Amino acid sequence: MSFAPHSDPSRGSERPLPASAAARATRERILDVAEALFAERGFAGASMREIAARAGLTAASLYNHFSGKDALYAAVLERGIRPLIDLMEGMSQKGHSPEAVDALICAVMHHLGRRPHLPRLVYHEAVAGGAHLARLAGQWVRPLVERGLDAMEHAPGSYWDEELRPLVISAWIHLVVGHFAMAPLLREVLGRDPFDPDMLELQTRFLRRLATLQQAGTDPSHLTDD
Amino acid sequence: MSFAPHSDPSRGSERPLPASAAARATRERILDVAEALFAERGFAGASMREIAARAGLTAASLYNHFSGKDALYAAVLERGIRPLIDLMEGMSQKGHSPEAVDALICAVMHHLGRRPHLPRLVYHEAVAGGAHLARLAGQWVRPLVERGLDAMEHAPGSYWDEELRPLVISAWIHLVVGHFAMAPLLREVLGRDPFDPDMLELQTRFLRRLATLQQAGTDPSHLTDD
Amino acid sequence: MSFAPHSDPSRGSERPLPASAAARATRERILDVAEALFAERGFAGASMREIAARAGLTAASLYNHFSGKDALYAAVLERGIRPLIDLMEGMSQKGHSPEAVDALICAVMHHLGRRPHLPRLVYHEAVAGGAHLARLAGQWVRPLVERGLDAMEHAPGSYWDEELRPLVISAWIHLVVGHFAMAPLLREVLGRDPFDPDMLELQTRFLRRLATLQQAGTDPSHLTDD
Amino acid sequence: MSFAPHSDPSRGSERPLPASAAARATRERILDVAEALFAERGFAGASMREIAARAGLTAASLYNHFSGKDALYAAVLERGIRPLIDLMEGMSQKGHSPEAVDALICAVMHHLGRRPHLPRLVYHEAVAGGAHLARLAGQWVRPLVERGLDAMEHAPGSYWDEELRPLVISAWIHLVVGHFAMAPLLREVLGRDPFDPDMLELQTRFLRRLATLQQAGTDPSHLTDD
DNA sequence: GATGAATGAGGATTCATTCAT
DNA sequence: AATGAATGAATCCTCATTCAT
Repeated sequence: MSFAPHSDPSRGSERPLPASAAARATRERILDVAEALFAERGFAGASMREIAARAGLTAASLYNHFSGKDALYAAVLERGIRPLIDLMEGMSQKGHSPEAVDALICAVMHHLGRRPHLPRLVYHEAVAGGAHLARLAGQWVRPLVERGLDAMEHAPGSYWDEELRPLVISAWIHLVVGHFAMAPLLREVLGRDPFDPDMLELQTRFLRRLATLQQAGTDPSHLTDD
Repeated sequence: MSFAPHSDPSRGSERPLPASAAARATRERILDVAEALFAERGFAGASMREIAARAGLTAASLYNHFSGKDALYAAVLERGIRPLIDLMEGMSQKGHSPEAVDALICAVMHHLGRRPHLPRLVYHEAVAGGAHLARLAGQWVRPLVERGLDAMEHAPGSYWDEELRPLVISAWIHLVVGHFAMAPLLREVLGRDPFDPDMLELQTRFLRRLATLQQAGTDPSHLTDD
Repeated sequence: MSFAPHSDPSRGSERPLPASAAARATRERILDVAEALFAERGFAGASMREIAARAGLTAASLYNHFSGKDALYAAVLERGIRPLIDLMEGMSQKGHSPEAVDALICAVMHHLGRRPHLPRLVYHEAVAGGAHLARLAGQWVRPLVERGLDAMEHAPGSYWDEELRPLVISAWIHLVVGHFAMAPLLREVLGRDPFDPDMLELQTRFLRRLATLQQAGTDPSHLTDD
Repeated sequence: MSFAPHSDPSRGSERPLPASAAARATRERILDVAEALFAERGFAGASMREIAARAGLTAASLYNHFSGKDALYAAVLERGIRPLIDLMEGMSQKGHSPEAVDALICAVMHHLGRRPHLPRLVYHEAVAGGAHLARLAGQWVRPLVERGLDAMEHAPGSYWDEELRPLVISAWIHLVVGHFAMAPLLREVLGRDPFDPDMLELQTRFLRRLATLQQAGTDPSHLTDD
């Protein structure tokens, strides 16, 4: 039930001090179970008591690490999304060549596949329009959109009209994140788990081919796969 | 295009006889506000009290119309999705010609645009993997997927490998439903409301062109819009 | 443990509608026990649970009658102090003759003797400087002070300098209300209960004599200051 | 005639050895803020955490100085009241002449004016009838009452019947301590702070004149009762 | 069909307190 | 002497639900 911490202690925005190693471990454990439960039930549906229980604590103890439910939720979001932001920032320096786009798709898919709860978390927030949506949008999604628009603008001869481009970006988000966020539904309908390495590889292939197809729209002379 | 009680008396799952007209009206009012609130806050976040209040009632009165929160939620889901099922069933008799697909896209977009809360409702359920997901998947999504696979199979020369096809269908769902479900996020990021007639028309245009593009993948000789 | 309701239904500021007789009775019962407990422990020390238990209810049921702890406290204060305000307003029309003052003392003492918790309630609030103090001061104490100053001003030849007069009023409040509010201390020290009819009569006698003494000061033939 | 324990080192109730100077300073700091907070909110309303915070400590650290909340409260009470006890004992050796009474009033007023929280503390305890009331009454108030009764008895021709005398003493307490204890209310009603030097001087003048007036009653030439 | 009153369960959070560090 | 982490009990309050009216 607990996924790899992936913590980046050099960036601890909440508790700057190193604290004890045990305390940091507890904190990560809380964040792990909270991420899972928030993803499963949404903010309102997840209870501090159950988060605590799953982390092997009492509800009261949570308050030694986070000042409240909201702060815990924010920390979960922060920890989950930060790597994506970093990913994108690193990417923006590598230009928008087809290879770079291809690499970005692979990297994002890989990251999301490793943190299975994050997409659902984001979707819960996105669908509900909760209090943290603004920050989520501003810090993560908007930069991504702008980068994407930039890339399309600088592409030699884009297939898409300028007014359609935002929707293209939006579509890419739906496709990339949605695949994981809707995992419960897809499991039910397709009978296969989107997190299965097979499915993961398949979806990656699908997305890359889609990217190819899109670029082919400009010059559709060479449609090849892998 | 008519949403009212679906005129199928043999299916009344909740209350056998609709009783008085006033009662039916109250019931619809409850369903309306419940749909909105469930979409906004998810199942756990929506309270019977607030639903009742928005419907001009007391919480106790809700129980004269629905046996409990779960039943109310089920009824909301049922009422919202039924027309989509009907839509698809009607469609299946018209073949899978590009024109038919085009018409389906238009029809679905139109329906979802009219019932703004439904997609978020579905997404909440899909992301959370709640108790009603199985029925939702079985009655609505699976038929849709099968129909889609069927169509792709019978297409002259499909661009997509057989193993990718389920993902293509899944992608279409992400694109079509996601546009509305993620409305809060899109509003935040794009600064425009997905339900605006302009945006609605734009997204429809985008999807149709995508369909064209996909088919063009087979024979990409004629990429035209509208 | 429960004292006479003394409720004045013609003035119900909280629940204008008559409600059921049983409901009104419950409400009064809650107010009775809340008055006692707030007096005993102060606002912070009294718990909703215990108030409910003493009233034969569950804590949740309290919220059917009062919107929260604050509202309950306010209602207790209102119900207890309203008669005093009325008393004073009635008094103000009878002039400030020694007989009137004498009657006022008797009436106030009688009322406070009947509602033994009220003075402690007021003292808790006055000493703590709580949120309701402003209203308490404005509605009850300030009018009383102004009436008193008025009376002293119109007295033929007052013994007290103008600047001392507010302190005289303040002193009267200390004496009248304090006798009851400090009941626990007095019981401990004097070994007698301030609410004993004997003590009550004694204190009344003391106060009346004090009033006489004060008015006798009007003829300051042999009084010196400093 | 001596009640107080008083300078009996064998009774060191809290901490046998004051330990380091720094520790003693911390202890005093804690007592200071605790006195203020207990006065402001009463025993139940004051939290260890906030006391600690105001003292620049963590709640856990309080337990290095006091064994618990009760002990802390007791220590605050003890520290505040001890000087009053001493004051009174010193007084008892100077007889009951009008000058002595006058000096006592001045001394007590001066002390209370210097320790603004003490009266409210005492009133909270007196009104609530808490666990420490007995000691407070026995050590401080009862001696005072007995001294007062003694004085009145030995006065040449007292104006007050024997049965009224306890109430006279009680009244004096109300007047002297109440002026400070009810500071929040008086501020609200009179618009002036009882601790202002002006007000302090005024109240002292008022009390001394009252004492004069009372002694003047000794010659009851024109005073009638009932 | 609507409602006010009642309730048990549970919500988040704070409490005083302990203990290893 | 100070503290961070942990906790059981208690805080106020909301929840969905029932039932007599």
